Amino acid sequence: MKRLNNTKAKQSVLQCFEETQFAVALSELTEILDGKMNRTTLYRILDKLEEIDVIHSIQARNGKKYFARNCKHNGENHSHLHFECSECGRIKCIVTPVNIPPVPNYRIHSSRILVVGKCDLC
Amino acid sequence: MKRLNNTKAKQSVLQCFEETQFAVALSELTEILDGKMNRTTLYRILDKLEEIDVIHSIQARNGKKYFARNCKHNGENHSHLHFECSECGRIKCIVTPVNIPPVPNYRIHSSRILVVGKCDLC
DNA sequence: TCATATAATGCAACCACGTTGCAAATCCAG
DNA sequence: CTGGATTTGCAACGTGGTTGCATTATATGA
Repeated sequence: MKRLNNTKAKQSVLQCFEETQFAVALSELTEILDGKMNRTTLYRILDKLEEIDVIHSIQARNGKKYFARNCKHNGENHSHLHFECSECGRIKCIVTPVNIPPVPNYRIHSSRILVVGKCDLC
Repeated sequence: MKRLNNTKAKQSVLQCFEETQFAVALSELTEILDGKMNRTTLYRILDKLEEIDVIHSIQARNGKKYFARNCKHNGENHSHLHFECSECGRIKCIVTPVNIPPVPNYRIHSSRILVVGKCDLC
């Protein structure tokens, strides 16, 4: 049967999300974890954590990938959006209901929303 | 002063958008234009066309970049969203009003919406 | 028409991100 | 403890993207 070990490497990755309320850039992760693990391992762990819904990923406008822990109240499809501050570049999850208009002839399963603007700190 | 020449290379790139109602993947562009121009040139042309609002780019869920011509009725900020079909993978612009809820303490300038589902052809 | 400044292109080199195959290490259950 | 599954490291490769520099093309004024 399939096992899923809770290794030191996974712990190290998860720790990176503890100290911030913002999404963490891949470049930050590679920098923080440099020396602690191989980059292939990092990619594999990120994939797995996303697969089992512990984290999710966001693409900023510039195409850079960010990661954030999922909400605790994980009744899944928590309607939420991502806010990217054009001043400081930080990205944050905002839990709020979003109303996507129906599109004729198209069946909608999910949506990804990136909102750009100015955050409360800037 | 700054000039903007309308070269053969730009024409070739723009032609790639003529025959389809869908967004065109970067990989398609490089394939179609292979031999016609250097890839550096392609990237520069795409940048420029986006800069002068002739095209815009979209990131699919897998991070791949797609490009699409802008609407004719270019009164700018045409409220629209992008639809990605999870069956065929094609991406299409949908012109429709979208209502983004206000976020307390955040000033919203623009938004990018990727909707995933099943398209009319699938 | 011609010269010249500016824009466009090609090319080589480089970087970040991501994947794959394989070998070595680690871990867990019986 | 030991065998089998999981995890990790490493090397190699591929795509996407950028930069500096040399070359070519183009528009415009003389």
